[in-house]
Amino acid sequence: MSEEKKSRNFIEQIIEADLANGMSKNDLRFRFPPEPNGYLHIGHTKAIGISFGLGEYYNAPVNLRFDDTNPAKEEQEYVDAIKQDIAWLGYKWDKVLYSSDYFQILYDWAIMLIKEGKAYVDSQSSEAMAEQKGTPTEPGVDGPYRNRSIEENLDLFDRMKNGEFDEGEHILRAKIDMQHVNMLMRDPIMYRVLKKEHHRTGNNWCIYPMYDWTHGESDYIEQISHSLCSLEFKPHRELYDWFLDQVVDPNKLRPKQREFARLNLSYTIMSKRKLLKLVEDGIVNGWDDPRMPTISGLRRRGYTPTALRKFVETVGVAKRDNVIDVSLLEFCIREDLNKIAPRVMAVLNPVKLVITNYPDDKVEWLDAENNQEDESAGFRKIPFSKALYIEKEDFKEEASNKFFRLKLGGEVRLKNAYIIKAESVVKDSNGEVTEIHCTYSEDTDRKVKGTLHWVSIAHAIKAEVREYDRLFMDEAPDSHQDKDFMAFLNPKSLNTLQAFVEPSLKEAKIGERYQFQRLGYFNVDDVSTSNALVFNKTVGLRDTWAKQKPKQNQQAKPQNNQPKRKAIDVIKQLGKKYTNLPEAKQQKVRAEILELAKNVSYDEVEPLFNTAAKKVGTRIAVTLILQVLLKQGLDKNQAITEFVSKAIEDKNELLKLEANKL
RNA sequence: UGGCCUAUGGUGUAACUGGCAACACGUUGGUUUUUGGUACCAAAGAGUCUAGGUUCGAGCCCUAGUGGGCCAACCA
Repeated sequence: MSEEKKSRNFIEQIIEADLANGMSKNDLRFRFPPEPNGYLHIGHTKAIGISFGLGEYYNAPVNLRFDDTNPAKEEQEYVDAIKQDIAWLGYKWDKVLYSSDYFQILYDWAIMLIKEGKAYVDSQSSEAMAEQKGTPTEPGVDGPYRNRSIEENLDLFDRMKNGEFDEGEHILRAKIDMQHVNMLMRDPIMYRVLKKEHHRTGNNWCIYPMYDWTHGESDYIEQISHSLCSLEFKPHRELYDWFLDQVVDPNKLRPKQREFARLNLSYTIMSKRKLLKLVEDGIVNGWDDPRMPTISGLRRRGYTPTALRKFVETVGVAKRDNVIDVSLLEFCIREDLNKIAPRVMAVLNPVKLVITNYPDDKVEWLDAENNQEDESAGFRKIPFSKALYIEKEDFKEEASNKFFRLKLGGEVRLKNAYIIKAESVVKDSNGEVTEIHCTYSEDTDRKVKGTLHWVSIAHAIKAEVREYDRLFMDEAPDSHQDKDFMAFLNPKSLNTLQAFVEPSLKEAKIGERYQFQRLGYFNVDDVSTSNALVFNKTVGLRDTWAKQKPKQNQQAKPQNNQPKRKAIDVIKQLGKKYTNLPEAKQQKVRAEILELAKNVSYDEVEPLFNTAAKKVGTRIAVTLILQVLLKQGLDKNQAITEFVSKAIEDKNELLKLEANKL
């Protein structure tokens, strides 16, 4: 495998190191372990991309494991949705597994731990146990049941399992160390009594294992080589390893947990709990509302698997907290859609345009290219007639010559059709333009500045178009400790329009994606029917005109015509690297510094006399500046003399050399 | 009065493991264009949180500090 030298992220480097240390490639195995308590969101896409991506790269199996140890929150609906989302993204899992598959062996191992004196039944209230647990800065203390006999523990645990106790009466905990610096190691709970029906095991069990006891052991059972999760699980790693120590057969593979930073997207939230609240409060219309950052929401919005995969690949993998700008996501979807989406014409905010010199009853069916990015896409026919709709925004009675669209007396091209000239307008009693009267010319070869999209009124189809804006007004809505994320909701995140689309869209099918020319990318929504078309706006086109517009009104921004950097700063920068450069370049830089030094004052250099001894480069630069300044007639004061004499005694030859010139 | 993680242009990620800080997005110009799209070209923008240290040489190693994050659910 001689790929191009792509830089590898730290997880890939760990795997490469393991392989180099003798791990067989055949032992590589990964897993994606969602809890089926909600829908997957774009943050999960990163986790999915990492584990499944590794699987694809190394041709290693990846299990889809549902971490279903809490029957109170989990449902089959979520299992199905999660499978659908991963499959839609185009990833293939090896096996679908469930933590609940391992309830029996986990139970057997728990008995073993009790017998070894490494687990015990605690019978206190959760409050009492919390109290004994201490805090991050204070150690915990042992509880009264910590030294129960093995026989008693066995008996109690058996009766817990048999349903003899109510929830909260007893729990099983590992016996580790109540004084441990890591709070997770202070006798963590392994089992609790939960008299709830489980979506898969029904009522077979009334004790359920906790996450920590389950996760590592499940990885071990499945022989997962690298168990990758997000950073907040880092403190769990110690416990993960402790539990593994209790059961691992040294002849079998021992899983490794490694953690990466989760994905955050600006202007949205990434917490299942909070997303659930948006759904439950009716802020959005379900988990797949096109404004939701869920995979199903993005799918319904018109995003493609290609774009999402490209996105998480571009975002990279590291260990520092991050907030990724939505503009990157938008770039990814535009990039994909630009290549694959057929172009069509639709008018969202119509104004009537009449071509006065076009015959009343004439209709021409003109050829229109489907996608200039894709030659195989071919052409379609679109009807042209005397009365058209164009966008209100595309006409102004008067405008500067930076306005490339239609204005009175001005000419513009109608896409796929003729060049027209605006002659007059008809207005209503409010002064609103209701009709624009134009003349057309059949000479289409001329160059005109603007091109407008349009539809023929007689042939256009009405369609509902839903435009979406960000759900939150704040860049990081859930990062404020004093304000609830709900306070940042954008009241105008949904805008519904009655639009007119060209007749070729009559047969548009649910999910199909189009570019409405000059407007953006749209797809056919799930609720759309051939009688009542509904489109979602996936994302707008890049719009450099929209960016300019506000500038015209606002007083010219204080353009960041940043002053040229001060000479001294440039010198400092050059100096820093000085000793590091090859000789030829050093000469060049030296000359540069000497030149720049002419614009430096003594007051600017003086503070640099204190530069740390180690920063030889900077001190050389200072020496060079002094050479220039002295030549310009600066008097040698005491500070200079001191600096120079120190420099002459320095062990760095270059510095000595320059200093001696003074 | 703790432990762990982390710190590189506006954002995200790199830097062949110590040798002239790169790529993508974004931004700004320009060329092309029957989409103010796309494509192409170019530019600006960080000297790597601070202070020391090791080294001929540090973004990378060491020490201390500072900032940010995580850790006290019978959640995962």
